[in-house]
Amino acid sequence: MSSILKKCNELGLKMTDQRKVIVEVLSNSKDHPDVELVYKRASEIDKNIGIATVYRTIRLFEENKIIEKHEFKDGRFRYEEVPDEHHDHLIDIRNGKVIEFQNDEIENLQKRVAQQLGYELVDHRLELYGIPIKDKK
Amino acid sequence: MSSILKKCNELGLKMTDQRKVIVEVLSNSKDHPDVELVYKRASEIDKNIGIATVYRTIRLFEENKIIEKHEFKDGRFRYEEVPDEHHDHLIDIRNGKVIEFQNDEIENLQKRVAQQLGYELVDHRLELYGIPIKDKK
DNA sequence: TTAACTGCAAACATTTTGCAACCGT
DNA sequence: ACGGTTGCAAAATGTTTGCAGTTAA
Repeated sequence: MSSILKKCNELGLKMTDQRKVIVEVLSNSKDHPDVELVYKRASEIDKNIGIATVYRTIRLFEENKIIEKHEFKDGRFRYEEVPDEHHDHLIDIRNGKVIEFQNDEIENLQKRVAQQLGYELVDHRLELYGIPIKDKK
Repeated sequence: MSSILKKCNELGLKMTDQRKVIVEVLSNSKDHPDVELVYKRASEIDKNIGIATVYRTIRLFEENKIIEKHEFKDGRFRYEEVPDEHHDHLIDIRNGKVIEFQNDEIENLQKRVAQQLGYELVDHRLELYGIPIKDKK
């Protein structure tokens, strides 16, 4: 059973056919799809899903911390399952491919910087944008 | 003369009255305003500026790297003059206030992380979200 | 002079909402 | 049974565009 579905059950969400389909799509999408793409993939499974339902469901999942919203510099809002382990993103600017990474040193530095400014760090966003070294001119 | 205006001249942009007003607003805004707010402030100076002109001018400035677009987690796109020295942002989640900071250690770490993943870092985005320590319950 | 710019309104794109029908619990 | 959910279409947002008139260089 998918991790998303598990969280839905824990929250006692009513699991309609449409929601099950959207859960399936999100669980199987490793590419941080946007709403339009989730809608497209869901429609392939169930012709009758409405875009409003996709918007409502994604919002619901986001509010319940089941999925995370990202806005990389391509303008669209994209989503991914909330991971067990926190990670940040490196985006390949040639093709939009997203690579996930973790770095404790950076995490700790961020916490320290916030403290120095008089703040307690409650959230952060770190995105790196790069081009593959081998392609470098 | 404002730094924005200087860049406009260097680029040979035609400086209409409307653009001058928008330049003035952007130069005097230290709070990362969104389009709507720039429009509001510009309207206070010149009643007749259209919102379309504000959109067009902001896009023009952004394309010419005169201003930078940010999307903090409040959903709106906000703008600031391109700074001489690079900095990142800490956002006070109680009130949306933005604090700018610099940290070379983090910058270098980012470069190194990208390299380890096989990428040359060409851009990045780092935002910290926090609450003031003294307000902490 | 004239190519670029402007205001306006219409067009567009994206997201939300009202509502009657429907369905999971 | 019934309160939450759905699809649809309409509305609301946010942004862009076509056009005729205007303006900086």
